[in-house]
Amino acid sequence: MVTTKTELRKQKILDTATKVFAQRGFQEATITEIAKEAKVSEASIYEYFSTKEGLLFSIPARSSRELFEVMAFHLKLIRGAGNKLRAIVYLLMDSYQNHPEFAAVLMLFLKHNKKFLDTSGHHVIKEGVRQITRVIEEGIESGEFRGDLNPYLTRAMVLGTIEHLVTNWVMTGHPDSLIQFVDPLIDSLLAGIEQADATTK
Amino acid sequence: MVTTKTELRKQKILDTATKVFAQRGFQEATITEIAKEAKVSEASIYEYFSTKEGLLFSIPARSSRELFEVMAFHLKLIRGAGNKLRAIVYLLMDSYQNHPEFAAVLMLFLKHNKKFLDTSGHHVIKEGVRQITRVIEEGIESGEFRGDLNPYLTRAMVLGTIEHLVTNWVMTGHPDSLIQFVDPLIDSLLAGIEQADATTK
Amino acid sequence: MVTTKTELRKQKILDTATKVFAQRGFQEATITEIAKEAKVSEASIYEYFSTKEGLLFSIPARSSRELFEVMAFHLKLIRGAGNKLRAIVYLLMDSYQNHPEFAAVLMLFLKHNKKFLDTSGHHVIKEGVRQITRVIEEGIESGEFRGDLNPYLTRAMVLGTIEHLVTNWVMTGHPDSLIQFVDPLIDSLLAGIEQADATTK
Amino acid sequence: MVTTKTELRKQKILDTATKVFAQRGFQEATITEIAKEAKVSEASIYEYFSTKEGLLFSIPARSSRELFEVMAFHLKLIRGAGNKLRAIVYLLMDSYQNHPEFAAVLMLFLKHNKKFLDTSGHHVIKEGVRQITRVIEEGIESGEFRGDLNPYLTRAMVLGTIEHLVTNWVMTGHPDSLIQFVDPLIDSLLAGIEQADATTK
DNA sequence: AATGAATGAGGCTTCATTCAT
DNA sequence: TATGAATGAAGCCTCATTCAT
Repeated sequence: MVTTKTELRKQKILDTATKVFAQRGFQEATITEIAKEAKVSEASIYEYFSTKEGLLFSIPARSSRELFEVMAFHLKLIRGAGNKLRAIVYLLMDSYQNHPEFAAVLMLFLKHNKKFLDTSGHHVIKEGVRQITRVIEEGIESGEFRGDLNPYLTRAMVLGTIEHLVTNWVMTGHPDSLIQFVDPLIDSLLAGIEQADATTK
Repeated sequence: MVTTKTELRKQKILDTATKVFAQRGFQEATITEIAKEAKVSEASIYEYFSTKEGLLFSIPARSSRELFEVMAFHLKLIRGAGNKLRAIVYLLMDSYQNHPEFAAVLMLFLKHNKKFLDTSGHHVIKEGVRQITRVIEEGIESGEFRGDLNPYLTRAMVLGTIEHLVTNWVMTGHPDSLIQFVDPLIDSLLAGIEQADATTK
Repeated sequence: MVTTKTELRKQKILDTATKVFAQRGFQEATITEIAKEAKVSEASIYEYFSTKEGLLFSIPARSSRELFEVMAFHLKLIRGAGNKLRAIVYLLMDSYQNHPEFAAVLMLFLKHNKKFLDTSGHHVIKEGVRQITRVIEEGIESGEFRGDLNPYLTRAMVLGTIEHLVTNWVMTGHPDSLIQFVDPLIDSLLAGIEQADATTK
Repeated sequence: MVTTKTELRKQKILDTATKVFAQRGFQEATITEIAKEAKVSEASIYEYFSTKEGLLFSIPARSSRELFEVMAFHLKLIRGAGNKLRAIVYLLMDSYQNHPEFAAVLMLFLKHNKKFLDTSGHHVIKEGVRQITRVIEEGIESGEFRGDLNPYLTRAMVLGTIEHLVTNWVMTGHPDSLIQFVDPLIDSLLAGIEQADATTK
């Protein structure tokens, strides 16, 4: 992990942008504002990022990659699709909880943005999401999950619920903990998708 | 249902705005464009709506009220929390499927907008969502649903999954049917939240 | 003095306009505002006045004519240019004091407006001002005033001082009486400000 | 007197604005027009001035400060309140005569503008006017002026007359000299307009 | 004679972005 | 590489004014 001076400047800009976007909204935030807060000239921002939107789209790449690397690592250690799913939910919720500004940018300005779909930042996320799909498919194949499950739909349940909870959480100024939802959420999810006669985790 | 000339004009503007916002995005769309498409002067738009954002926020009021009225009507006719939940999911998905542009505006530009929260349009939606909560609480009280369910979390599962599916659907240009997901979705949901020994719906 | 219904409407509009212009400023005031306050439709205002500026320019005609008629009447009764000048100053100040909103419109929006110069309303004022010039010229001819006086300049002193005082008065929300200045003002005008026995300037 | 490039640009804009406002009127003038004439982009104007009205209000600061500095300097050199008053009148009239466009902006668009009162530009003027008051008070104290003079009223006579003359001058396209009025004006102010031996009213 | 509803016309203002240094 | 200064481009919005009723 080489961190040249340049690399540090870039990351400083990204972090500041995350913060400013989260606080003020993407449209409402201005480059001037970000530059001032990051103690960098406006022109410097354009040294690193092609446009304001490009800056926004660059925000998730790094944290997402790191998150999904950790996720991949954990999934290797865990046995059982149910347990893996619990780990996934936990890791995601924990990550959002610890990076509320990043969560806000992701939930409020990136998901729902069609242009983001064609972005390398989105590619990283898609890759990560594939891990979830794979766990679900494994669960179905192994018989741990119901055989008639639609993997896409099941993943939608997992991600949709998380997104809904996190979005509410960031929009209301995150008054209470996200983590508290992990266990009951997993319970409901698994009860719904596991084989009725499964001996369970 | 009195529909004065004025009322018709207003609705025409709302419908056009929905369409233009859905196609071009809120920021990208211009008042000029909407005015031209609605065959109305720009100034006329401002006769009815105070600002471009005000116009956006006025879009859901009517359709949402109608949808939730229909929902309330149906829920009265149906017995059983599980069956009611199926009706809810069906009505929502069916409505989005039949009004893809409205669905797009709602999913991409309204939910996730903090300012929308203070809006009368959002109030209508909040009222409607309360119906869902009530059904879940009824199910828990009647013993049809598991007693340890968290109603907020359960509602988050229902709405989150729907939102996720609909958002994907509008962002990808809605290639296939939404309705197809209703039954498997309800199956998974109910299997997860119903009492294990419930004799079923 | 025929006052048809129409004439009453017109006067109502003029009075309301005077009030609104005085309170909010000419540019800041809107026709809508005046119409609402006068309990008249916007279109009705345009029945009587060609434009917003035309409305403004129509304000002084009547009151000015009345004021200068009174002035002419009084001047006939009074002997001596000095006494006449006192009457003039008194009448003007008294009139402004009793019609502060009219005074505001006159001082803030009419004088200093080049377009107003070509107006019949301004014509009335010009006629009235001529009376003042005539009194000054009479005073010079009769030997009551200094023979080397420049009548234009002298009139400028009288009017300029009054305008300055009234302008200050309307701009500060007219806290105190205008009339108090009449006597000292006349004294200074007639006698000058230096000590009679001063050996020099 | 440091004059950076930026400072020059700013002054260029102010000078152009003065000219354009004087020729076309404040409302009638457009930012586009000023920008074009000053060979500067519209956006550049907003780099230096927050709003069109802010631009207007910024016009008098510098020239007024300079004028009042010169005035203060002269007043120190001159003995006698009467002579000082003559100097004041001369300096003001001379300054307006030499800067007719500035005079127009000041007389037609700034004095009489309530919002201008809260401005730093107006503050400078208020400070300057205080010098005049002081001279009058000195004259009274020293016995050179009548002991019963009201200083505020006397100042109003001086300023009011000047303002009236200058306003007329700018509104009529300044056909003739302003300076010609200085001596007779001062004479009348100091000596009054009645014959010294008049038997009086 | 009176009006409510509709609009034409255009100005101010804002930023993302660039460029000369 | 870094920046302060400059601007191009365009959109929102406001009203005075008109017109059909």
